[in-house]
Order: sequence, then C-alpha cells, then structure tokens
Amino acid sequence: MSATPLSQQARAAAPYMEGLNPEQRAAVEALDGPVLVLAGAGTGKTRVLTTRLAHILATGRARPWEILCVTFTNKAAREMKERVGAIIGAAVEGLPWLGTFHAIAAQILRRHAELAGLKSSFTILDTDDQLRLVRQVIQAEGIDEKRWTPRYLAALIDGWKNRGLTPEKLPEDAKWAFADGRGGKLYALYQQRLADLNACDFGDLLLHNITIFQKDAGVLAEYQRKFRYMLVDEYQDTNVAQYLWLRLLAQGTNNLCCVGDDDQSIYGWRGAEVDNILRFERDFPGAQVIRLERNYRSTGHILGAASGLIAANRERLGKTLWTEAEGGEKVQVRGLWDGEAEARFVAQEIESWVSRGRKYRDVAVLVRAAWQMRAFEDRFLMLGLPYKVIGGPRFFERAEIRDAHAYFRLVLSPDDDLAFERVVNTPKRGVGETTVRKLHEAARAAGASLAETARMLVETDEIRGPARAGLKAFLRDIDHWGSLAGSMRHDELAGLVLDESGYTGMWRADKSPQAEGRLDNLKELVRSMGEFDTLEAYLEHVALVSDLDTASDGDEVSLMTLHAAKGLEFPLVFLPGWEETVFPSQRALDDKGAAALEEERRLAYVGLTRARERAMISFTANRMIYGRWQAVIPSRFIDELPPAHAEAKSETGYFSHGGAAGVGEPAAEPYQASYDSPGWRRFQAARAAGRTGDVIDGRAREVSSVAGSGRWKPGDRVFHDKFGYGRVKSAEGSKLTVAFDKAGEKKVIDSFVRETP
DNA sequence: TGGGGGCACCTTTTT
DNA sequence: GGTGCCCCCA
Repeated sequence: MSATPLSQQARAAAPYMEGLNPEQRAAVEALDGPVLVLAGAGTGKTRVLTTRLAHILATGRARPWEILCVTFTNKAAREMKERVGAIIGAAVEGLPWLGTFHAIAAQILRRHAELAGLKSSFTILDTDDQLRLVRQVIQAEGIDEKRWTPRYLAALIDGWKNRGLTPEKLPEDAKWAFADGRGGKLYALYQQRLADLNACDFGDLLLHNITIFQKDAGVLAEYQRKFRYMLVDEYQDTNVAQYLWLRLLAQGTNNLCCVGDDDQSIYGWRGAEVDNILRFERDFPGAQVIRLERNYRSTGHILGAASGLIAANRERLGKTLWTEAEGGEKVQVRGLWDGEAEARFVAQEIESWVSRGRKYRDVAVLVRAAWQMRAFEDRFLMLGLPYKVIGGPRFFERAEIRDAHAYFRLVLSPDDDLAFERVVNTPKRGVGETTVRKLHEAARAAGASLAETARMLVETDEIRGPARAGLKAFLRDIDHWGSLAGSMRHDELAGLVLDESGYTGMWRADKSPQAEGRLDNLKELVRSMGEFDTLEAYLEHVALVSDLDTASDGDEVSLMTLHAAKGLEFPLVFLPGWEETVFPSQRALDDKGAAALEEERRLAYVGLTRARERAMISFTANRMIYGRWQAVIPSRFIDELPPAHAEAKSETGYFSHGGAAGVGEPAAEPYQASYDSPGWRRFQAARAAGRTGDVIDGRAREVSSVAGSGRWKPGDRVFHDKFGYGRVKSAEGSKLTVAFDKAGEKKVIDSFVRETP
C-alpha cells in the first residue's frame, strides 16, 4: 500500500474537518494573509467560521487570547463560543476577544480610557440618554428645537461617528447640515458634555478606539502584536468606523479573515457600507477571495427564484449558488383583496400545513415593517393560532427598566446627572420642571453635578416648599443605598431600592392595564440581576445587549421583520405585503433612491433564502396604511422572479380575473393562474395603464390615494370585499352612499373599488 | 405641578 | 389606527 499523502494524514487527524466541502475547507485552511470568504445564504458560513477558529487553535498557530473574533450580535457571539467549545472541547472562557464590535471596543477603551479623556469607569449611554443630552446642548445654544430637532442632530452625529469623524475631522460642508452651520459646534459641545459626564455613546466606543490607536503608536502596536489572527463575521454590514478599526489592527500580522455576503447587506440605513466588502481586494492587497456557493438550505426553486431576483442588482460581486436539492415546489405568488384577506389566507395555509403533521415552529411570517404584524396578530389571536413576535418592544428599552437602571446608576455614582434627572421626580416628589431647571443653571455655574448642587441648594432658600422636602428625601435615600452597596447582595439591594424609592409602589397604585406587566418586568429584572457578580457587571452587560434571552422552544409561528430574520431559516416562509410603497418601501426610495432599491431587493433576497421547502409571497390590491386606504400595485420584485421558479396562483379571482387592481367577477371555481395566464396579463396591463382602482376612505376628510373626488356618479357599479356588488346612490364630497345588491340596504362603507368597465 | 385633551407623527434597528 | 408629545387649564 502506498503511503498516505501528508495532507490527508493531517486531515484525518482533524475530525472537525469531517464533512466540509472543498470550498469550505479552503476557507478554513487559508491562514496566511487577508482572506475574504464570500458566503452565500445557507452555505455553511458559521460552520466555516467556527471550524477555522478551532483549526487555528488545534494547529497551535495561536493561543485563544491571541485571536480577535468579531460579530455584530451577542447572539452570534454566543453561538460561536458554544460551537467552538463543542469542537475543541476546551474552556471557551479562554477566548476573551470573541464578541461584538462594541463589546470588544468597550473592553479596549476601559483599559486606555484616559487616552480618550475618560475615566475607566465611564458609563455607556443608550439612545434615550443620548437624545436628552443632545436636546440639552441645543437648548443651551438657544436654538429653536422645533425647527432643528434633537432627533435629527442625534442622527447626524451618529452618522458622523459611523464614518469615523470626530468634531475636529468633520468636513466644513457637513457642519452646514444643521442649524445654519452650527452642526460642528454642537457636535463638539455634545462631546464635551459626554466627557464632563464621564460617559460615551455607542458610536464613541469605536471612535475613541480609533483615536487612541492613531494617537498612540505604542498602544496600537500592542494590539497588533496581540491579535495574531482576526476573524470578522457579517463583513457586509460593517461601517466606515469599524473598517478603519479593523484596518488599523490588521496592519500587524495581516491575518484578517472576513466572512460576508454582499447580497445580504441590509443595514445601509444604519451606516453599513456595502462598499467595504466590494472593495476588499483593493483595501487588502494580496487578498484571497473564496466563494462558498453550495447551498444546503433551500430547494432548487426557492434558490432559483432568489438568485433570479438578486441578479437585477448592479452593485454586487456575483455568486452562483447551487444545490443538490433540485426541484421542490415553485415559489407561490398570491394576489389578495386587502390586509385582512391576506392574514386570513396566511392563517389558513398555516392551519393546513399543521393539519398535515407539520409544526407551527417550522413557519415564519416575514414583514417589511412592524406595523404589518398587527393584521396577522389579530387573525392569529382570533383563531388561537400560537405565534410569537420576534424582536418586539425591547426589554431594556422599556420605561420601567430604564427607570430602574437610573436608580442603580445613582447608587453607584450619585453624580450621574442623566440618571439623576431621569428619576428625581419619578415617582412624583414635587420636584418639577422649574426646580430641575434651577438645579441645571446652578450646576452649570458651579461646575458641579446635579446631586452636589441639590445638596447645596436644599440648605438655602433657593428651593422651598414641597420641592425642597422631596429633594432632601431623595438625596438621603441615595446616600443610604450607596452605604449599603458594599455589604448587601446587589440583587437584594436592587429590590430594596425599587421599594424604598416608592417606584414599585407607584406602579402598584397605577390602575392602567399595563401596570401589572411593568411590575412583572421589574420582578424579572431583579431576578436576572442575580446572574451577575456585581451591579457594575450587570450594568455593563445591559449597556451592550439589546434584549433578554427569550429562547422559547414552544411550538409557535414566528412573526418578525425581514431584518430580524437574517441568519434564521424555516421550512415554510410567508412573505406578505409585496406591494409598491410597502416593499420596496417608498420611504427608503425617497431617501436614497437607486441604492435603496438595491438594498430593498437584497432584503427580498434575504426573505426568500430563509425558506427551506416552501416560500409564499403575497400582495394586496388595497392596503390600509396609518388609517388611510391606499390602492396599491404589486411590487416590482414580483415581476423580477423568474417564471421558471415562481408561479402566480389565485383562488379568490381578484387578480387573476381582475381588470383593475383585481376588481372583477369572483372566480366561480378556484382558479389556477400561471405567469402568462390571461388574468395575470390583464392585471399587468391594468397596472401599466395606471388603472389601479379607486379607493375611498369613508371617514376621511378627503379622498385618498388615486381616487379623484367627484369621479363617482350615481349608478356606478362597485364591488366591496365584504358587501359584494352594489350601486352608488349618491356621491357628495367624500361620503358615498351605496346600495348593495345582496343586502339591499344603504350604507356608508369604509372602502371599495370602482369597477372598471 | 400634574392631568387631560388635542394634534402631529409614523421604516427597517445587530450595539 | 395608535401613540407620544405639547399645551392649556385647574
């Protein structure tokens, strides 16, 4: 027997390599120099990433603390830790530099805070605190905050930070984006306020890192030496600041491996630059590019439909995904009357799926915007169909949780002005706006914190009456809790603070229906604190994590936005609301034009590629948006689906028989339309001619959408989803009176469509 | 100071 | 349609 080649021996010695395809193996073994792994949807990206990490460790190329591994979400970081741990069987605690961009940047910043003008105990502000601070800066400058809103400035500052721009580096023209050229000054003032508070916002974590690295060559060199291998997940979603940060660090060993998919870049509106991934080979000369193109997730038709769709994008590197699971079901496209009909349809399909022995948990409904969820929730609740909303209101962003955190922050540092301001009058202590303004002014004059200032003023006659008593009690409480901090378990202390402050009492006295839920949340909060060693550790955690783990493994349908669905997969996926203005979102198109359209298309691509076995797209003719009826036309993305992989079906007859926006005789029998059916062609023709139906909101003051007021004449024949056929009796202003054939009664209705002759 | 009524607003949201 | 916010009044 001939000797086994060495390479094969090495592979045999590495069981974790078992089952990898050649591309995946190449991505794991390309260890020298920059590497870009273009990993299409469902091609085993996480597997490659974790195996690569294990491989680096197993071959002794680096020790655990010499690897930097960055993800975007805590969930991804956690999953990675678990999977690496499972492969190498070692204590994954030994991977201290595996985490999110922000967590790692915070870790580095705490070590060198003084180089950024902070103390290492700095607090990390959330968006709410950030907004309040921006408002204060605007007010202090005497700028009209109606005309120039804090929200807008906060968004600008965020954008600048995402692009790695400190106030000093801000280009002249950028300053003109706010308050007649005062944008730059306000930005600088905001940064000064942050420094005074020993605080930073999310954007600062990376920005300060970059500043430190650029200012102090010694510190940079330390990290460049330390990180012998660098791995980055979801590279297509990095922003300029993250790119700069990575590039600075990578200049040491140059062993940077980025994994991503340009076709799944969907966070451009948050500052992500697809350009980073498109430019990789130029940014990192000598880079290897490895494509993972074998898809293990979806059927051939689903993959074909998704690939056909994404091919319409110009800005992409290009991949050809393939699968051995050829065939399967074509992607189905359904036209429906309105959102209610769509929800009925989806629910019915789910029930029939389950009646065939499948699970609710195998199903996901993916919407473009959160408001679309309501119609589905209503229907699911009515039917008792089990579902869960993923990524709903965030636990740590709820008012009661943030109030509680403010109390905890005060216990640790009474000089935390933002926390002080937040809860000084919650519950009511008679300390109103006037008193707080007085404190602010005095604090500014004295260069002291609000708490310090309050201590002084309550001893004078500046503050009198209930405000004085309230403040005194508040300060006394803070001191009292602070003195307990050393000697008590922090979760017990937390419960005590919430009780003694009267905060839980406030909610107990509240008779509104939400109050009970808020009390539950507070209880859950105190419970979850027990999982941390100290109050400080807990607060650091919540600052960098957006939500509690709500890992429920119940048998429930998942309802979420397309954004929230990235990284997930389901046997059956519903993609409702594929209508122009909804998806692609008109708002996005208005803001950013062609680039936004490509991003919307990528979002559609992400949606489709979540499906393993079956994908169902639907659209409606009438959509209620913000209480307004709108006539809508099918999304252009539907036209871009290759007919070889998608088919249009209709059982309602709305669009298959439709003249305009699906108005017409309901089909006598379930009607199966294909892509070139007469009904589909009529529908397209009506759409091309702009005849999309006239829609009236019976209660609105004016006729909405394409409907022209006064275009209705007595005798017009109309069709309504609920009431069937009818004739217009009178049309005065926006009020229409219609007699329906079936019911034979006159009635003003919410919406209907005029039949096209 | 605080509550109630009127009114503008309204995408997506990894940290 | 629903909600958060502002203003006005008690």
